[in-house]
Amino acid sequence: MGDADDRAHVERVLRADNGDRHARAERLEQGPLLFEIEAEGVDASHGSRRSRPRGKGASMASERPAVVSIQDLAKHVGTEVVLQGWLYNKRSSGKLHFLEVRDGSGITQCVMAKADVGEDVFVAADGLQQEASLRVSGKVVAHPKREGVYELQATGFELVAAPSEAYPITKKEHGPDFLMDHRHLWLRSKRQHAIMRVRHTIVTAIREFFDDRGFTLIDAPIFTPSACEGTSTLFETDYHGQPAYLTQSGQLYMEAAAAAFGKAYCFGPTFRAEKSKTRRHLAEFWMVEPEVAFTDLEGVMDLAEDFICHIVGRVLERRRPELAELERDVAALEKIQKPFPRVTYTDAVNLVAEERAKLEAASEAPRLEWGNDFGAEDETLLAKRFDRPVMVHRWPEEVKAFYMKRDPADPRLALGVDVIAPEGYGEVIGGGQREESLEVLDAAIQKHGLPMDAFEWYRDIRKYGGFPHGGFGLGLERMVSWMCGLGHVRETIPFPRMLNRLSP
RNA sequence: UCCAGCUUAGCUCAGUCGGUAGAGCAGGCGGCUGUUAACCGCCGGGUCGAAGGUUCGAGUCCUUCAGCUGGAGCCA
Repeated sequence: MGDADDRAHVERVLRADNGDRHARAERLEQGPLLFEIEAEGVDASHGSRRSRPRGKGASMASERPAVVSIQDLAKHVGTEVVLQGWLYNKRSSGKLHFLEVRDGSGITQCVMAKADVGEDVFVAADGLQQEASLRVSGKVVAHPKREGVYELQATGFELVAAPSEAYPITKKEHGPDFLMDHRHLWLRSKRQHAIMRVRHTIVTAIREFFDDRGFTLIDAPIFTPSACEGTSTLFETDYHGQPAYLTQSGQLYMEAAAAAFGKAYCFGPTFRAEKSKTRRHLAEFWMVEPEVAFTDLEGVMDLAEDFICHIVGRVLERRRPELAELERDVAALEKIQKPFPRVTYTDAVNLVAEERAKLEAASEAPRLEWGNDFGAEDETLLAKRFDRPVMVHRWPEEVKAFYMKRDPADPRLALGVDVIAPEGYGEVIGGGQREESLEVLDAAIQKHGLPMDAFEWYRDIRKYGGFPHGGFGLGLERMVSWMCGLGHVRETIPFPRMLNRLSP
């Protein structure tokens, strides 16, 4: 091997750091570890244009370069800093390396000139592989070609650890299955990074919204003794000898919480065992479910509208760079303003029929008849009519859960509402007003063939001071998918659980 | 569960009419002082998803199975 010397050098630098963990920690506190390079007999500052001397004895602790985050580079222009991170990509010419380094806060380019760092350091840097962990020191300067972009003029580096084999995710394209098998590594890439940060901001916005409006966080249990709604397929587990199911909704518990706290919400994982294989489904997803005492369907719709506007506003306010990275059409998100159109289910069925008539090619999807739930295509056709979410309310009671309140004006209808996002992102919210009469509720439980004894505690909510109330559930991943403009929800959760995927 | 498509190098993919395997990236070596999936030259790398069948001959045609992807249903 012709590069044996290079490798030996790199490993020496590495060993010099690993020799003593205590010494290492101490040096870490003091500042950068460029001394290893010098200890090898190479002066990393040789030929440097920097005027400030870096003598070991002379420099005070405060003069040593500070470790900074890449996102804060702009605050340190003109000063010597140290970056700690991983090599994202490397481009090189004979006497100049461009090391793209990511540190979790961002990615920046470290320009290393042979004349600045000397032969040995330059050759060692040439041997760096993708995802090598390292510390790079250098002066923060403005990018010569890009406005508002900063880069590092490298003066030295320390290899923390070299990859033991080639990084599997290369610069070229990969298929979804390969990437999902390497999800733990895929999260390091720019695109996934942007999505996770949008998700984080949405989660923060959700908590902010409810916390600022007097809601109390009351988390629902994950193990439940029976199906909450009696519709979905649930994951069954063995709970000390008796069957238990992973929750499909915290809603019934939130009704109890609303009676205790007035306004409550839960926010946690939810599980569905249906064998769904579409771009909108996960076996494990996160749902936020607010429930409000003394409100009605109109109040639920007002809340949902304000809620979505708040989330969209926060994403636009805080995640512009991430949306740009994802090439999201921001103009479509900026149109998401109150008021949202509110159409009854009956009107919506007619609108879908109108849209379908406009289609040139006959669709294979079954035609939507009054009394049926919307299919995915129906939702998209309806959403096409509007540039903001559309709220479809007053559904046929047969397609809604047993706890929905009947419309006093038309007993065929339930006071439920679905919020359908624009651009084909489908249902992001489902909710409505709940039945408060014990008598009507009992009849509904019986009609749906549900075991009465499993709902004794739930019936108590009506027994002891029944009250008008309502709420809704929002699927976090569908919201993230919509905000990011993604084609599939699997990228919206760090480690997706799907029909054919349980790992990593 | 049903319908459709895909499966060839570590990765992404070509592979014509059935005639015995190709490119780019990644890896290795060399070159290049402002690169942006950098670029240029060279090198190594294959049980063509599995089994069976048709044929002188199968990556290519047929059957079955498996895996993956998308869609339907169900839902957030």
